[in-house]
Amino acid sequence: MTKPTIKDIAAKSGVSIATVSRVLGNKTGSYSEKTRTKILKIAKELGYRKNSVAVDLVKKHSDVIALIINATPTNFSTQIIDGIQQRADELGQGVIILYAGNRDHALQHQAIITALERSVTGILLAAIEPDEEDLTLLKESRIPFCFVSLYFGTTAILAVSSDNRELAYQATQYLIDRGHTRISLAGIDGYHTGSQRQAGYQDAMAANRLPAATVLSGNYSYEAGKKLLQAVVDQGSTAVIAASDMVAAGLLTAAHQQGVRVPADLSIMSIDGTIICQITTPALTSMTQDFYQIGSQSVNKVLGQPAADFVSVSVTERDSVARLD
Amino acid sequence: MTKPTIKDIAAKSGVSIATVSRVLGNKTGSYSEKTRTKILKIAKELGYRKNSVAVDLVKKHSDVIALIINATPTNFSTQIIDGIQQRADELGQGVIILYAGNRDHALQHQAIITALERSVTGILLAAIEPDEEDLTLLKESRIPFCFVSLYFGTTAILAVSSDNRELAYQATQYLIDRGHTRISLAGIDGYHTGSQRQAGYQDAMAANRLPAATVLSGNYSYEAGKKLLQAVVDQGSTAVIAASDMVAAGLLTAAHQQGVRVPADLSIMSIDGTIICQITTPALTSMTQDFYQIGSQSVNKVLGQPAADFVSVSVTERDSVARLD
DNA sequence: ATGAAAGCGCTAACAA
DNA sequence: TTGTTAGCGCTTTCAT
Repeated sequence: MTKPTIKDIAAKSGVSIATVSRVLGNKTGSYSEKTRTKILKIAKELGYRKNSVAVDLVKKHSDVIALIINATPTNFSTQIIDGIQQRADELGQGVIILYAGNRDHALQHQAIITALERSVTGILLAAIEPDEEDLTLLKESRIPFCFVSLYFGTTAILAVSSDNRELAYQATQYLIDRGHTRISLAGIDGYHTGSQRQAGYQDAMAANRLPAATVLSGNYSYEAGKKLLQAVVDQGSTAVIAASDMVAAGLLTAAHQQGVRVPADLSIMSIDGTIICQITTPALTSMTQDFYQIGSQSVNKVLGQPAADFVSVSVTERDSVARLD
Repeated sequence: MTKPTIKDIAAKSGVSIATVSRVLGNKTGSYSEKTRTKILKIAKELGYRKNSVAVDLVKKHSDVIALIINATPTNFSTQIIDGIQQRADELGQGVIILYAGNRDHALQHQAIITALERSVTGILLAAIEPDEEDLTLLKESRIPFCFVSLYFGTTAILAVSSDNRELAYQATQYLIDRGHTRISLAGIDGYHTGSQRQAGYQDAMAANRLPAATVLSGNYSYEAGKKLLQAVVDQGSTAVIAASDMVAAGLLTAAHQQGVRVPADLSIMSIDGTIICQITTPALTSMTQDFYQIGSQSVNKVLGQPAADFVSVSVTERDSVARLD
């Protein structure tokens, strides 16, 4: 037997499909209690299930927001997703997640197109650095989109994130306040987030009349961290700001292997503050981002509700930063 | 201006919508090169984008598979998703991910319904323990579904996973081969995966004429691990098998805090083998699962292609297990 | 190679 | 309160 439709229900209950549609769609007041009961009963008997595709077509819109993510942010994506899902639910929207691989541009592009073709209410892009083509595609669609955990330096493009410049500034100042003067920054790339953090770091150093070290670039990964420890040591720093928890973890692993004691020989300040910080030995002191808030605010924003541009960060003291006196 | 449709293209190019549809759908041989060029040009000018919702409605099916995940498997989900995405792509299927929260039954149920209503090609459920209602729902739909990283002990329900009994057996035997006789098992629950692992552990102990300890149950999380260390110590064990990398990490943190040396005082054998194992100090020896394979095989299976039921595991030696001599 | 027309499953006027 | 009807944007016979 084929999947039952409202037509089948209508036939079996002797009413028109319009009436069935009304009952199933809860158009209160437009049907009698008697027909309602009858229709619901028959629908259940038949194992009826609404065809959302047909509904979306006629309504010309979905009550679904699309979230595009990539592999990189493994650690924090759960919190972002939680925030998004929760808030979307409150606002009566479903969420479908589209996976863009490991910063794979083809997949990323494909994901955007998929979202566009499905007439979603809005598109959220988590930790995605779009290329020009993607951005044009997005702008030309009539669908609102919002970047999550990424800020373009302009309010022309909707986005919700931590204030990366401020975040890095605070991290640097925190280290300086504890007596560090030679501080490295490791693991960031040259895109928006990376260059904002670089600016914050450099500004803080300058404000304290300290020389900024050459930024050690990387892709926010564990491997990048491992690879960069030597460079940090070579810079003669007593402290390093890691671009992410994963970079911090990599730095730490390499430090263990090379006999560099943390924090006695080298202090590490991580950025993100996910559970990774608790797992390592020593636990990692971090600039902690509020990913849940970032997620839920971005839903507000993409749906046109009042929302914050920046979500506040805070330092979480653990055991990877030493006081130099 | 409203979103352009094939009707607009047809009007502007002086052909019928049928022809436009043929060109856009690549129905080779059913149109002349000349019209093709013209239509493509106009489509581009208009910024035309196909309405997949309409296509799905008329074709009555989606070329999309739905993947339902929950928050728990944060660490390994990326690999599973990679495997799924990759294989689905090869088979011409898109993937949409539906998030079921943290083992949130309402959300889980909702996710299944969403998938069902969108006439997807197949449904994949990653590390989801369904309740009776969910299972009935799934069975009554005509949509193929497959559990990922979960095995029911029967081939009646499609599933791809590691052989959990065998995995736990090997973990136990590995420890026994290194001289351990008092071994704990910590962090599993009583559902399918948990009880299969428990059986493997108990069988291995019995086969070696060793007494199995009472299983220390938990929910596979970092917190569970932290909480269970004391119990492991109380059991007087020299080794513990952790239900997951996160449990192992929790055990390790608590061990550090309580002055229990790993592996000198206590050996830890983890299950999963994700990057978490490399991050901790000492690095965690693990039973490593091939999550990528689990993902890609599950796509094969749900699409009716030949596929494995079980994907092989292997032990990855790191630094958390001591040899007792 | 192209067009006319039917219809996918549903909602939303408009009538009655 | 209910039925009739006209689509939503597209694909697919069936003609031509």
